Amino acid sequence: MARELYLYNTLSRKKELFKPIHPNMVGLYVCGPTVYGDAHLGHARPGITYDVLVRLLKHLGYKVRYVRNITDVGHLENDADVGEDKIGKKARLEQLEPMEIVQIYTLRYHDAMRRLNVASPSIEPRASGHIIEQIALVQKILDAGYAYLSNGSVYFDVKKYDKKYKYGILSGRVIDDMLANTRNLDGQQDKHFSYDFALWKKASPEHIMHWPSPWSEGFPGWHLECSAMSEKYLGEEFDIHGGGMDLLFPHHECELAQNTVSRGKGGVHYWMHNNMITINGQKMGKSLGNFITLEELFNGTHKLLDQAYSPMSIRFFILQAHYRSTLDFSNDALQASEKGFKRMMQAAKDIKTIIVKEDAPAINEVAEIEKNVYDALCDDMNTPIALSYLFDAVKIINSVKDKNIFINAKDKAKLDSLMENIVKGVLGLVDEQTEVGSEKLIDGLVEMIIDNRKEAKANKDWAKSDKIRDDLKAIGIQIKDTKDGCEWTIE
RNA sequence: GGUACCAUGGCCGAGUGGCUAGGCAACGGUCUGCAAAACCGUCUACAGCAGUUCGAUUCUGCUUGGUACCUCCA
Repeated sequence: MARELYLYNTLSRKKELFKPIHPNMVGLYVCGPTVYGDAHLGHARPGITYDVLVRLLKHLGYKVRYVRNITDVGHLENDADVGEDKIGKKARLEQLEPMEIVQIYTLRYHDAMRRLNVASPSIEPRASGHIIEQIALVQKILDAGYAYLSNGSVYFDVKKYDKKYKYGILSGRVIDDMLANTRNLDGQQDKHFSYDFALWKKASPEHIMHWPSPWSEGFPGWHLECSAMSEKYLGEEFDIHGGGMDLLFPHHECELAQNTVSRGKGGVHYWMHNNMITINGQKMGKSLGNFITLEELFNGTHKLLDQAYSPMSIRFFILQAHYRSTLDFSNDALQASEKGFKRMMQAAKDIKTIIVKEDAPAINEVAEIEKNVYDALCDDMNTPIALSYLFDAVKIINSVKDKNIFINAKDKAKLDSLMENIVKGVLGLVDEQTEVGSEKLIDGLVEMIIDNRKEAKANKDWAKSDKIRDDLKAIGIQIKDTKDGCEWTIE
């Protein structure tokens, strides 16, 4: 690889030089959603973060296998491995088959991700489709002696594991500290130790989703699916495992423990965690009831929203913060992002048509911008820094357009490549207006109307020319009179 | 209570032991019939207190405030 990529590894708590296991190939596993409700703004963050990672890796020349799962079973409603299955509960409430719930919300999740320009993963496995693999994994852990059977359920023996391997190395926890603060939770009578976690749960009579197993009619524990599916599709050892910071403990810690016992090693080289989106400084989450769904954002229908925000504005908003920082939601911040995004897109469009001057001297800044953008992206995906340099490029493009400075073909090509390969390619920021199929028709109509206005202007009929401009504005078309004629954009 | 993390200008957000991002907003100017956009310029912040240092927003300690995880959550 020509460029060195550094990634922050949660396991070492440091930025590390990324070295793939197989040259030029990257295996990436990311924890996807539990599909029992609509995706909210919080879900957009890992979606976009790891999408940019995949795009960046590909841009750097790697072949990437990106596995992002759909959790459709085993994720319980309550604490301590008791309570209803999230999917099962929703199914009961809505009087649908669990798989209908899964289907509905999976499709809606896909649709939201598509609108955010998040590319589909290479493989999107479902937990319910890998019951056999999970049962095999439970057996393996039992055979290794790190699990026990209790009343039809199988639990991971955290104490025994801790003695040999140390439980808590990923999340930075010490088991003795945790012990001192163990709370009394209900429904733990089957466990030997409160931090033991379920690998297989015997289904209670009201539990809808269950499968036969050597131990009981039941269902797999939540942490199991990621271990089983990552191994199936990426092998015993793979490069990167990503997910939200809230999954660090217990989910990823348990996953690591399962891997260590069944594979003889943690299996993951780089653990990456995106931070949370907050609202009024507080984490946006389902349990807190302070979340805004992506659909509501796109429509502007939530009571906290002043207006609708386009998917790309949201993408830009998320990219303007580093993925490991919390990001606070507010209308002001989103509106700022919307404007910044539009400015960036306008420049990406304008670079195509700006006039070159062959004998113009090279603009030194162009090469610097290019270098700085790559450096930022390769420094643990510092998208805010990359964007700040890209705005320097925007400034140059606008200056050339205003004929304040001149540009030669070589510099223009560099800027064009930045806009094309980085802004659109890696950051995935694309113009949204082109979604309309009848683009040509609109173009033609607007041109006609503008011709009319031109005539009015020639006759100094300002009233008419202003009316045309105002009327167009009212339907969302903004006119701009420039030295070279009239331009227009759809708002 | 335990373990982490954070506190940056009107807002959002990077980053650094000295050269002090960027976006949005605001103000002044250029352009324009008027707008809009763009361009030029202005606005110089790093919670408080002590310490280390020639020098700290950046390191250390303390104080205050906040957040996350410890139970489901992206």
